Amino acid sequence: MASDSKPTINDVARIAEVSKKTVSRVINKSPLLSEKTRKRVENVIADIGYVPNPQARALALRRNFVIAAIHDNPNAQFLVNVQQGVLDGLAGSDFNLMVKPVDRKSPNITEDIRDFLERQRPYGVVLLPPISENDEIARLCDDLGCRYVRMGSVKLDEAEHTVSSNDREAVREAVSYLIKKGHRRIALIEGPSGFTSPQERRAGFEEAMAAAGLEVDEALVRPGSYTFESGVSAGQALVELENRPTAIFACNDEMAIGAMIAARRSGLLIPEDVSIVGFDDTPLSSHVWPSLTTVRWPIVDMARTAAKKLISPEDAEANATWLLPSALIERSSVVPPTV
Amino acid sequence: MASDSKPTINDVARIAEVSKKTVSRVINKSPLLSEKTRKRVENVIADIGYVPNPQARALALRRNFVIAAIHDNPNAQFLVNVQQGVLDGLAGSDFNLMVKPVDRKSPNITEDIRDFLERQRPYGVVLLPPISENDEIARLCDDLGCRYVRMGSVKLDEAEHTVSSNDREAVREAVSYLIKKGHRRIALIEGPSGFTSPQERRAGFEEAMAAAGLEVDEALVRPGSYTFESGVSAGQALVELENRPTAIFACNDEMAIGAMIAARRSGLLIPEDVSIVGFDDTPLSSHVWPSLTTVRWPIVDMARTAAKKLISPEDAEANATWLLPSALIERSSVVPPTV
DNA sequence: TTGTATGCGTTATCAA
DNA sequence: TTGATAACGCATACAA
Repeated sequence: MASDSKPTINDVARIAEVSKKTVSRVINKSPLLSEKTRKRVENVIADIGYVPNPQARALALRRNFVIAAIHDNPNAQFLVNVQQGVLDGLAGSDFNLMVKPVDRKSPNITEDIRDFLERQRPYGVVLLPPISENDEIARLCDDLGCRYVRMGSVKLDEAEHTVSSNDREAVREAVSYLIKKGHRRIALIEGPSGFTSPQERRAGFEEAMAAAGLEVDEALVRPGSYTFESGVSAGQALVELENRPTAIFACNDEMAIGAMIAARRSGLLIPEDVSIVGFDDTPLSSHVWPSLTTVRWPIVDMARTAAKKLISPEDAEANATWLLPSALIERSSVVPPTV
Repeated sequence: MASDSKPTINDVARIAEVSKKTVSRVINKSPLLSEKTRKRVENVIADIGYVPNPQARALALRRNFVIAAIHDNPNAQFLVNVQQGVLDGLAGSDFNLMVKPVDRKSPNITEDIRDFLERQRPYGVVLLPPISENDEIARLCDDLGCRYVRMGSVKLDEAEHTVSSNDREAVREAVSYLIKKGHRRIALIEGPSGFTSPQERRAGFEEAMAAAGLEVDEALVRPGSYTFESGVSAGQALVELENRPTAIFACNDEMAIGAMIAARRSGLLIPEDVSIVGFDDTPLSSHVWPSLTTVRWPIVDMARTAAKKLISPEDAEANATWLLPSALIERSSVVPPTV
């Protein structure tokens, strides 16, 4: 019996009177083993409570059982959804999840990530938006021999390295829904510039308007930064307009709720005076009053798929599917215009 | 130059014409080394881009550079705050953060955690509430030789293994504040039973009432489960009372905001008709309208302290401090009663 | 100040 | 079907 430290493969081998390699074969379920020895070894393993040392395994196999999520995204619900999705995808495997936040504003983001990758050597990483849009970082992963999958709102890479939603189409659908309800003066609160998802969402907005033969009134397009506060400002500016919009599409839920608050502060009723649609389907959207009609972003599914791509590269199906569908969730923040 | 795999300590030793051990000394900043050899080795390291293999290090040192956060808490903002705090505490070290959610309702939670601990062998774990209150799991960590720190609302363990807030005192202060504003009929929306934090918060409520010579009216005490929905139900029940309260203290922000919504649905104005106080100081609390007066729970600080305890057991100061202060954040949801 | 030999716990090679 | 022996890449004890 070992003194006080954990039993090792040697202990098992000695007690079972076989070689280390045979024990190793049992652990790794090698097919070429007599049933008798297997049983004997398995009994010893159970007896002394042997568990293979993961660090030694990692060294010998030259691979870790760690998947890392790298992000520069401050949104809590988004992060937790991604984590849940990745863990779902990892369930049943030996892999675990590591989280690595990086500072978007830092000039040496790339060096920071390189450091992390070299120091930790995860088996694979999933890159969360918006940092997933950074090609340099994807190349870095490649150079370091680290598998990666990029999450985004468009196809950012080869199918093997991509999971994405189709934000443009989803927004087109949402805005068409507003138009079908009778809205003509529809405002847009944009996301931060420089990233893909806001661009795609704006494009979807424009496509829906164009398809209905409606002009996009630039006075009704306001900048935003995906934050609640920016939604308040944009919303306030919009409702103070002489010819104010009858509906607002905000590029995410936080801003939509900000706009809701701003409208109410100005004495407007929602949805009677202004209809509002968001994007994300965060829990918050069903918690506000009135509950928010929004686009469900399939973030958990995306993350699950990403994880599966990383750990089972032989799974052709997982590697082929890179697009996950969005859906419009109808709640109570939209009614036909009353004016 | 190595073929295509990463350079190892052997490559460095060969090129620098020293022994492996000397390279090892350079890496680990051993003081007994001639400046000349150190420089030479450092140059080679920089030249060929050598980075020590973390798995080999882990094996030789018999310790991983991984800290795990184990939780059964579904609240996104809470989780992200803890993660941020832990990462803060880990900053500058070689440690990284792994996340391990477990299913509270699962009967074999202990086995699940044991599996994780044995398979991953993290250097240490921080146990998040409410699972941190489970003594069996703390003992399990001990048995497996894994350092641990438990986060909670009271001192759950020896100082070395604890970081905690003082919920009771914080709530006492918050409710005293309501009393000082002139409120007498103060309602309480409780948290889920069976956990410590709701118990402590309720105790704080009762202490404040008692200190002011006020009776606790059981009709004004409503159960809740820390969810938005439970806040709505409780709030609704309270405002429909014939003799409704002039103020509500909810054991967390989500329920406070639920109660706010419920009150408004019943046509009441906030804070004019009902003052509301929450607990947590989530971002949400400053985003609702009116903004929510609440108790700031020092969760980031707690997590940072927990991480420091884990990775620097020699740091006497970190190990001694186990209590982090809360603070009342005054916003707009409280005014003196108008009735 | 530096080097040699050995250990850490596993898997891989190749022969038996 | 099994086993002896050598990796894997780094650290430590003990010499020199």
